Amino acid sequence: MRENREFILGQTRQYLTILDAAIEEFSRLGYKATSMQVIANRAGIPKANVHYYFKNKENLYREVLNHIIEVWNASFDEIQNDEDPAVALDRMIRAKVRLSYTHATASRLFANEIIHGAEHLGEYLKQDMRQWVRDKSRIIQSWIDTGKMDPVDPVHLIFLIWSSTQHYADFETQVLTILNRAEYESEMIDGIADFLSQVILKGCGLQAP
Amino acid sequence: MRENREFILGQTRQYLTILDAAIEEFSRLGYKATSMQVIANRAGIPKANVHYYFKNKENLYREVLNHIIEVWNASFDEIQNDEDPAVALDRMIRAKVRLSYTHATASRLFANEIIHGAEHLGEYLKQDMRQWVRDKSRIIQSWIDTGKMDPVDPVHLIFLIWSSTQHYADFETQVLTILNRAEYESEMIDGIADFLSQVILKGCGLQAP
DNA sequence: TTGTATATTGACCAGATGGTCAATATACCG
DNA sequence: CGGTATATTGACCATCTGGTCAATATACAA
Repeated sequence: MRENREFILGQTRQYLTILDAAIEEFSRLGYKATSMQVIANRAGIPKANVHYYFKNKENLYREVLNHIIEVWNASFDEIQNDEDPAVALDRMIRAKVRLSYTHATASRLFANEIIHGAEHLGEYLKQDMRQWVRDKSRIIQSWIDTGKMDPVDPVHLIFLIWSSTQHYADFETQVLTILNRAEYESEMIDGIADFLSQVILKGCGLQAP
Repeated sequence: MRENREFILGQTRQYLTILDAAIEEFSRLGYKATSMQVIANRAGIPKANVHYYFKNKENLYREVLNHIIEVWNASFDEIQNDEDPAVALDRMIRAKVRLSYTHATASRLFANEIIHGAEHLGEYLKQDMRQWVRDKSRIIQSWIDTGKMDPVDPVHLIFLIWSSTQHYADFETQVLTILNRAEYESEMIDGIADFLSQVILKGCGLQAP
């Protein structure tokens, strides 16, 4: 294409169609078990056309990961040093529960990548994550130092929030089977957020906001 | 074979060699992405010999799942109705943290299976799980009814314990990256158990035993 | 309309995949 | 020893895999 008419946020329409199809398919079975053919089928185009936009499978997968991280970061809430810890953590928990609900496939794709050793995740991304945890930990530690909450390991607290919220996206099948439901409903999601916020905050010596 | 000398707990030595190799390999990349050839290589035998013991890949995978569940169930702690909830939940959390440490590959294999929709998990197994959760929930509910702990949803409490403990096995790569460690050490595992027990118990209005 | 850059497509390739089979080797029993 | 049930093995097959390529179609600028 030689004009901008076809561009949406800097990328072709077709490019994004393929990316969407790839996210969906990679999240089902992970990188290796997903074939370029099924991605092409889902996108409704011949396989050779996928290779026209993405030079190979590895490249497509990395672009998928990057694309997801952008969405992820955009919806990530920041917590501030001078905030009330109960308010900040409550908001953080609720944001992650909703993210697991609205972006469940992305969550599963990521979970898959990490379970299998995060071989395709760039080193710089891992460093980003490390830095993110370090920043939040420092804020939590400051709350502890000023006696606003119990002395709990901040890093493990972050892990606890991550794991308990993501569980509902990654293990959706198991959760729905046990709850005997066909799918999540919005009110259930609120109930989950209420439960996690209540237990985790009280567990840190905080009162629900 | 026509004698029992080769039998170990009703199964051939070779049979178990293959099963071990299969557990290891399936846990790396999941069902579809794992080839019979790499399983054979790990077992140190030709691929055709694997097919002599297991009629096909699907069959081998199911046997692997069953084998894991047996080990799993064997090391599963029961909680009793008349127990002190703090003692019982503390023991449950510690048992699961240790299990995630000693049987990390099994945990990952299972996580993988569930993330991908639990297509290979038999219906009866899902029912078993449902019943297990129902039983434990009833005990937790009785603790709540007798005022021994806060009124929290028992099922979500079980999910919280599952997710937070399993996280350290399934997302090992991520956890170790963030903690800047090469591998888990036994004392770290105890620290994790202490943290989770402390926060979750307090979060339910219980005092650490 | 025509020329040219961009897109689309089916045919094709080498290698890997799950699975089969007949030939051979091994172990045990009489 | 010889006979027979059990194991082991390499060769083989149809199908699928990621990836390439030349032929064609489309869009647009002049």
